[in-house]
Formats: sequence, structure tokens, C-alpha cells
Amino acid sequence: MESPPTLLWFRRDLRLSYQAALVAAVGEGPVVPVYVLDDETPKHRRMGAASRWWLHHSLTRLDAALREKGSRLILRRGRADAVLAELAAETGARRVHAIRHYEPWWRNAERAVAKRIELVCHDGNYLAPPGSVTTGGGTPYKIFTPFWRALRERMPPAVPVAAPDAIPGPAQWPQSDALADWNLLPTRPNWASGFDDWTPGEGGARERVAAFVDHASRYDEQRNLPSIEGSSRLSPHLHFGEVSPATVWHCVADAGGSVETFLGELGWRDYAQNVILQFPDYAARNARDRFDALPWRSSPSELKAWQQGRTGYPIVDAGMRQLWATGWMHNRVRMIAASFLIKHLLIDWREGERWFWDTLVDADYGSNAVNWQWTSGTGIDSNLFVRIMAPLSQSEKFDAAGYIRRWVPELAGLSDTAIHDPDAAGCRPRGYPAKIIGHREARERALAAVRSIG
DNA sequence: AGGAGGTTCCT
DNA sequence: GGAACCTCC
Repeated sequence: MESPPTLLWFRRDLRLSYQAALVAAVGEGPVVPVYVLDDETPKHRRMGAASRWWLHHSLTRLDAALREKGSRLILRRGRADAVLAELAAETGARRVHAIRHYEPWWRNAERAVAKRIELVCHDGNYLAPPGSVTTGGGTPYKIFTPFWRALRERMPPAVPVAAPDAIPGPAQWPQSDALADWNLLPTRPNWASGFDDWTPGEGGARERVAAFVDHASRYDEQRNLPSIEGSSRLSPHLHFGEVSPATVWHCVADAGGSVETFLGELGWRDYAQNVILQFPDYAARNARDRFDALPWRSSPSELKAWQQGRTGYPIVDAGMRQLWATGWMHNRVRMIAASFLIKHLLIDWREGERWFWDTLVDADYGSNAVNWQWTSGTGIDSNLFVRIMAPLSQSEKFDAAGYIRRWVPELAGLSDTAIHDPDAAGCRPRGYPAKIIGHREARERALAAVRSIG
């Protein structure tokens, strides 16, 4: 008589290499890999549209990779605890293996699953298990730099384990939904037609890592230049767990050169999870609650102008259009565009967080919330509200002319010097909007707003 | 040992 | 402002 299968519950860990839950499940006999599309557990935090596009393709690749190893991916839809209990009853499984997640709704779901069936959670989506890096006093860190110092001490991470050669399956496979029925892809309009630079899935992640390793030694000098391919572009692959951060760490560190800045970015990713573990509602509340009294402006038309890239600030508009067209925005430009919404338009950072949640292929609850609160100055990690980025000087400083030409074609004919500020250069083309508000005026308005709350 | 108070710094 | 670490008792 064959032993009963165990369930392998995939979430944001869509890989076969260095997948601790997979290794554990295979060690116990037959495995039933399952992905549950659960829009009920996260409630209003269900995956955004761009993430769904990514998920569709990543699940396709994961199923293909599993089939090469004699397995397959079972797709089910519904509340994770109910679906897993049901699948366990169908297959005779008595245990679930999964990688642990730290979004508040996943922590709730893990508790709910554990009430119905034995759930074994594993680490591996972060450099160190979130919550495990603590201060001398034994409490979790709140500030990045001391957190990173302590985490760095514990590095490098353990060397990643390869995928198993074969994954045994059950005598009889349970039913699976058809992926197409989940309607994860856009239909009309197909806003994802420009997403073709991306290759979701573990293979695509591996290619991105390899491509990045070639220029990782220039990361420090090029990562802030949006006209250049200087960043790693690994964020969506890391978010969906198509590659583990430990794997990225070792590939990059082995490449040599000065990669410390990049490793720090991996550390920042861990830091964000540590913050949402301490403050689960970080995307919903100002960490410094005196900002609850800040007189945010309500302007649906200006919010829309920002979303659509029609603010009259070329660097902001280029970024917002790149986001819409490709599901991704260069990090330096994210900071400029976010700062512009918060300080120049004085619109609540949560509006921006929401938009990014829906439009980014790398939308991550922890990273998104931590980065928005950092930019706004409402976060646990300082950065003062009164530090207001000057979008035009940022655009010049980081040499964004080429980037603007690519994403704001109306301005493609302008010179390298005029393109950052067509109004000031007296050569704004018809069809490109005037500045929605002047820099000085916006700056003074923001400073007055923050002064008004003491 | 553990708490008070000083210092430094904050992707 | 306040977190984290240090020194001092």
C-alpha cells in the first residue's frame, strides 16, 4: 500500500531550486503541489492587476517545470484553509509543507490552515527569518542601518540546494482548475502588451540573475541613472519567489567587484518584512501618528494626472508612463514620483501606495508600504517630511534625458538641457501639459501644511 | 545586572 | 524625534 501524499502549498515561492518546503515534502514520499488563488483571505489586499498578469505566466512555467520532474501543479480557488482541507480529504494527505510568509493575511491564513491540518512552515524567502534579527536588548530593529549591520554579521546565507531530480506523485491526481478560467490576464484593453521585456518564472529569473552578474560591479555607479540598465530588475522575480535571495546573494558575491551596495538592497528587502511583522497595518497607518492630522489635499483630477503621467514634470511623467507600460519603474524615479505626489501635490501617500499596488509587477506589501512611508517621512525610519525632493534637479543630476525621450515621446525633440524643464526653456511642445504646480509654490505649501500640525 | 543618561545618526 | 548603542554606576 502506497503512503499518503503530502501537500506542497505554493504561494510567493514559485520555484523548485532551494525550495525548502519541496525538499521536505519529497523526503516524505508522494507530493501534491497546489497553488490556491485566494482572493478572500487578503480581503481588500488581494493581488493587483499587474501582479495577476505575472502570476499567470509564472504558474504556467511552474507547472511545466514540475511536469519535467514527473509532477504537476494543481490549481484551486477559494479560501486557503478550506481548499487545503478539502484537497487533503480528497487525496488522503495529512500534512502540508509551505514556505512561511509575513503579510498579515498570510499569517492569519497559516493559523487557520493549522487548525484543520498539520502545517509545516519553512524559511527561505528572506536572507534571515524575519523577526530573528534583534538588538542587544532582544527586541526587533526599527531602523534600517543597525538592522543591516546585524544581518550582515550573519551573512553569507547558507548555500542554496538544487531542485530534486524527480518529484514523486500520487497514484491518482486530483482535479485541477484550468488556469485560463482564472482570468488573470487583461482582456480589453490589453494594457500588458508592453510587458514583453519580462519573462516570469524560474527560468526567466535565472536569466536575469546571470545578466545582472555581468554588470553587478558597476551597480554602485549606475543604479541611480534611469537612462541606463544599471539596476538588477530582479524585484518581481524575488517577490514571486522564483529565485531565493540566498541564490542571488551567492551569484552576485561570487562575481566579485564592489557589490556591497547591492547586497544592502537585498537587506532592505528583509528589513521591510521585519517592519510589517512588527506593524502589520503599516500600509494603512502613519507610523508617526502626529501625521494623522496633516491636511492632505483631495484632488481626483490631480491624482489622475499623476497616475497618467501628465503633471508637466518630465521625469515624473516618464516614470509614471514607464510604470503603466511595463509594470515597473526605475527605483530612483519611484522616489521622485512618490515624493512629487506626497509633497508637491500634497496627496496622501496611501493613494500612491494603492496605485503602485495595482500597477507594479513587483508589488510587495512590505516593500511598498515601507518605501512609501519612508518617502513621506511618516515612517518609523525617520527621513523628515520637510526634506522635499526637487524633481527638476534630480532629473538633471541623474542624467534622465534619454529616459524621458523614451517614455515621453512628445519631448523627444528637446535638447539634453531643455528636456528636464521645457517650461523654463521656453520650448514646451503643444500636447505636453504645463506644470501642474510650480516647484517653489508646492514646496511652500507642503512646509506650511507640516507646520500646521506642530 | 540592569537602568539612567549621553551621544550619534537616520537609504 | 527617537532608535540604538555606549558608558557609567
